[in-house]
Amino acid sequence: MDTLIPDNYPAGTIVKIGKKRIALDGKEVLLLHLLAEHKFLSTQQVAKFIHTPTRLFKSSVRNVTLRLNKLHGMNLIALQPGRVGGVYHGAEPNIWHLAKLGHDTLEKLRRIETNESKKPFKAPTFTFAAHRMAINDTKLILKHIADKHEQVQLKDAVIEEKSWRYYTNRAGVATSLRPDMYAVTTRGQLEHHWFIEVDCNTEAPVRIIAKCNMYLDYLICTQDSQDGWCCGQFPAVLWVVPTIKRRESLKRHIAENFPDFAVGQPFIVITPQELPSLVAEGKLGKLTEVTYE
DNA sequence: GTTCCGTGGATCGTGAGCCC
DNA sequence: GGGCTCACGATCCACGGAAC
Repeated sequence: MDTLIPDNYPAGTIVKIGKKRIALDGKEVLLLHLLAEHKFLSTQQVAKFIHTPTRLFKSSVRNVTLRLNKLHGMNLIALQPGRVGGVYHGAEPNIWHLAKLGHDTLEKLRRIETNESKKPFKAPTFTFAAHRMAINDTKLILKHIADKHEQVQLKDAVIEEKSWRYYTNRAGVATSLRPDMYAVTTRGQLEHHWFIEVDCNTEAPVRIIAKCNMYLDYLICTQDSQDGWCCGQFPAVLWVVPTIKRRESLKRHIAENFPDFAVGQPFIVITPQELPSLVAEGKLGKLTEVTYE
């Protein structure tokens, strides 16, 4: 299930897990799917996925808070431990993830729909939770841009395994390209394909450059003489970085290592505040605060 | 009439930052 | 070091409107 929220929520359902009888309405099933796909979500992030511009965001937050607490009480979801109190200003947000019972419930529903065998439950590891949440935030910004701008549509936004590409590299070795996210947006008649890497200022520049080389390798190896680059469209490789300082650093390293490429072709380095103007207007460098009120 | 949902306002719990 | 203020997210309560 993709989290570009469908107009028709999944239907409510009753699932039996062992001796437990679990009754869920459509929105609660949707919340479980959201957490299954995104692994870690704060209450605010869940609200942003559910939020529509026709209501107040504060109301969306209250709504999902009630439902998340209900699911928590049913042991379907769990909170990341040790999050009470924060290292920044004020209390840190609740970080939710799917519990084993929630996983089993979704698996049961999936088996009913597809007859596929059950996937085992993997307990979440919190090592990469911050990076995962940053990826989720980027996806939310794309959703928000599409909500705010009539001329923009978010046609696709997939993360993790769904965004990975398998190909044969220039050395003839079968390999894979693993972006953080792959998205397709449209602006009027224009369609844009994005490979997105969300940077948390934790990777050494040399690793960024190595990743850029992988993208070049992939683009060259998948170039089709009739269709052009992969997907028939020239994709941009978007590095979303947390600060302007980091942006300038990565841009400098990329320019030094790939002097033959013009700025933004195919590597673009931006902060999240620049994403709206890039996607909605095709402009680089314009800062826009993403607000939900 | 009852229930559900959205809303506004107030309050609580927490750590960071500032000042003495 | 201790107290105070501030910022922030979460939560509670009451109210009104729509749907059943």
